[in-house]
Amino acid sequence: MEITFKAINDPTRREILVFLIGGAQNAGEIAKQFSMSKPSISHHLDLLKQGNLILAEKKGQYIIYSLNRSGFELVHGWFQGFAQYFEFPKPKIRL
Amino acid sequence: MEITFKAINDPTRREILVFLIGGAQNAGEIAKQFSMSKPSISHHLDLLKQGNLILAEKKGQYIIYSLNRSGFELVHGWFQGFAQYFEFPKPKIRL
DNA sequence: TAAATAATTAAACGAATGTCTAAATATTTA
DNA sequence: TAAATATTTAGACATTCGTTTAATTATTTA
Repeated sequence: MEITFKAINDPTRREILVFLIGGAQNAGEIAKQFSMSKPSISHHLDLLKQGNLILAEKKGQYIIYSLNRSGFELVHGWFQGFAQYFEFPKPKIRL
Repeated sequence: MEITFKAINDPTRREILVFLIGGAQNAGEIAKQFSMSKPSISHHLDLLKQGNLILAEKKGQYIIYSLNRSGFELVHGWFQGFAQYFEFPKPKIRL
């Protein structure tokens, strides 16, 4: 919980998550998107992984990162209480 | 955006938000819930207000705090992209 | 108007965070 | 096996963050 919220607190990490919506990518490709050193990105990836927001899979000398449902479910669940309080609109029919 | 995510990053502030689901409360009543000095709580309330997660209304010598829809909508909107990616389940019928 | 109550603002300080460069590890290729 | 490539780990450092106590502001009550 705590670590997951901490992970989405940083703007760079949120950008990484949005970037990964487009599909899984290796660490180098992710780092290219940012004007920041590779070790910094590596550290951000580690925190996102700790928060269960991304998965890491080693493929040869590369590490492929992809979005992890479980961290998002956790945060989503926390927000449910407020969504009910505010009665956020929902689609009439399940898509 | 940035300030709103920062606001929900702290566990005490998240607890304050959950507490306010039960209804609006003045600063003193909120502070009572926590083993922490009043100025600390006051500071947390300020950050939550900056993040548009709560509203403050002065009533005499009291200040009444309540949940503010707008901050929650912001975060909810950010999550929508991921909800679609993961296809989070939705109720079949609008309640 | 003086005292009491509610709450914030100010100042200080240790802990946590994000970034960098340099070094280390692992894997592939020549 | 040596060099190149991909990535992480380690160490250092400035900045931000959360907390406290003391002081200040605003409002109510005796």
